[in-house]
Amino acid sequence: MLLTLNASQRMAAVHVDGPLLILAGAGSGKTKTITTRLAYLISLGIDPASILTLTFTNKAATEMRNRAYNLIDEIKYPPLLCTFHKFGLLFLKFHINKLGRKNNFVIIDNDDRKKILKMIDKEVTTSILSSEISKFKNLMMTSAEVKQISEDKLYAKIAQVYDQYEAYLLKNNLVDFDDLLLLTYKILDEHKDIAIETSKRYQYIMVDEYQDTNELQYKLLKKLCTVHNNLCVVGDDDQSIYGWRGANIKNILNFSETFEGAMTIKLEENYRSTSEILEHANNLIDHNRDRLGKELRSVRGKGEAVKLYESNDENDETRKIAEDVKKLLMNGVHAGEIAILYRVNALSRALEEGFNRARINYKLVGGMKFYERMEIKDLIAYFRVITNKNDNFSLKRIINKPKRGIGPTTIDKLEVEAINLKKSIFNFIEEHETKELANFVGKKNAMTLKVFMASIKDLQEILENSKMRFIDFFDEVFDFKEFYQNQPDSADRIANIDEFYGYLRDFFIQNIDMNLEDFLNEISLKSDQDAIEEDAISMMSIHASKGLEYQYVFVIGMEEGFFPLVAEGNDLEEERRLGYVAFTRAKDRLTLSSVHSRFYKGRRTQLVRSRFLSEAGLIEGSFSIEKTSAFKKDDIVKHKIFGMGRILGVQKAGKDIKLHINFGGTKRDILASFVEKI
DNA sequence: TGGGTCACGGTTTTT
DNA sequence: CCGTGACCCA
Repeated sequence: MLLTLNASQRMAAVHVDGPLLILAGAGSGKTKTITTRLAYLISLGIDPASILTLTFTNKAATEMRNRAYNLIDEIKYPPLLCTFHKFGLLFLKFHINKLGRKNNFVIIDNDDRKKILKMIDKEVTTSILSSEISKFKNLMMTSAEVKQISEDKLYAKIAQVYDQYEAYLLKNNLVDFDDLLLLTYKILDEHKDIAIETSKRYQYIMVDEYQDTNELQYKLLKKLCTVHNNLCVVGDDDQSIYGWRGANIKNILNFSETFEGAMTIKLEENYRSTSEILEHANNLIDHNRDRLGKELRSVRGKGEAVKLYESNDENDETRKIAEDVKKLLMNGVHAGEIAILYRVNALSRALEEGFNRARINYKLVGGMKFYERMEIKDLIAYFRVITNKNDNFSLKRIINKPKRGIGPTTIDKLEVEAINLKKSIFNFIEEHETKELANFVGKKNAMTLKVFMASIKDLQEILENSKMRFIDFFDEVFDFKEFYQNQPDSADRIANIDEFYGYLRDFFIQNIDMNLEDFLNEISLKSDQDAIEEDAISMMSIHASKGLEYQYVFVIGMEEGFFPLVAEGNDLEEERRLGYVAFTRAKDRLTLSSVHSRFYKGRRTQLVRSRFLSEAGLIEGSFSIEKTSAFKKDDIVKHKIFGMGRILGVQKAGKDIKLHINFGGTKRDILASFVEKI
């Protein structure tokens, strides 16, 4: 199995003990190397159960598992290969009692978290609260610590909401995604014996996409390495594009210092792209300061030159690309080998319209995930209530869905009374006669609630007798599909519901001894339906394209203000890494497209070509303020009110560009976005 | 309770 | 331009 590896890949694969950093450039056979290493360790007689491989996404975990299992003979206890979060979940199912909590906790997603935050506080924007709290959790800061570090009023407020939020989670035995890692770390930190035991259990640890790890994940890995130093990480500092979400590029940059005696192996041979493409990608990334330094070499030969498109506007741009795509398809190119990438999702709109007009089949990657859809979350909430009487959170979501006339006032009353009696809402309704309930919520509501309760209990009984009958009964009892029939997008939603029912049915068939609760656990960390392979070209953000490859790649929006979207400091370096990721997705042909103007946020903006084109050595020139603005001295411009004028000077004004303009004798300072070039 | 209107703000996204 | 959230009225 080592025979198919090149020298550096093989060196990495046969490294057994001690810390190892594999710096794997784009397309350098990263997955092949670590799956081979996994198989190699097993071939040495190392217990597979003592090898742990961690990834960020389910997709990566699945792919790696498939490839690794191809290399190893059937074994009884396969090595654990999962996402960080799944690992946390497995750990907490065993150990959360150390924090005085029960292991029937419910995992909430971002949406749920926002709902809770909204309930706690309505003044501060929930998305800010959500991301700040997540940031603090990943920095392992408690609300008290947040309060301390800043005098800022907003932060005092955030700290207070954070505090209440944590209390709410605890009270309802909820766990958010961050908790899966944070609580795991906490337990390992507070209980040395468990840390040692866990570290002993996983003697060999591998981490994929190490450049994307955050502070908490780093600390967690340190704990897992308590009794050994066998940590092998794979990553590419040049592909770190998640800094904005807490990824700490220093983790990979400083790996050799933090893990003493670490060996570094660079994989610089690229099997994916032609040297034409790689050369320009290398040129571009060379402009970054914070990097370990590596240079990809193509083994494929020169290939086609990188193509540049310059268009007047987005419609023009779309037309050119659509034409190219049509030609490729006519020449027999597989649609799955073509992708169009952009920095900002909003740019897909013009593309979609154009491709619809040109009747080219496409798929939009990213966007609303299956399990985030309202109807699916409703179903999950129902199932959670059916399996767990204590899940107030889910109960509140579905108690009036389909509408039963139970409004927020009634729900509030119920909750207050239930809390008073230290009971869940479900138990409260269950244990009181209709008459008693009526004292709190009125006769009509009391009856409705009793009927609802009885239906849930019926379903619990049916579930115990026949899992297969349960699904049909469920929909019948609650008229669930019927409810969505009268809502907007009904066809889509019903199709989703059917798919979900089908998925559950399939789960029951495949796993005869598992129940509904197991199913809920299984899907709690899944975000996307395993991509249905469609024969269509792909459109997606550059972020979404990481890890993928296509023969033909188009990158649109190569303009200042779109790509790079931000043009300063560390952020610019991350933009450049994004550029590097985008370019290196292409195997055979890379086409970069820019426009003179784009319609965005309700107005048309004049644009200049991206500096990345010159940095990559594709066009002449360097960067100056005049170049970022599309306007220069002596240009004639038109203003809606002031009419025609001549530019006397160009100046930077924060994010915008200020122009000094002479309108027939009257000189004015106008922001560039308010005038048009003639 | 729900529908209708208005103001506002608008990278990137996985678990 | 277009989606979301707040607010008001029937």
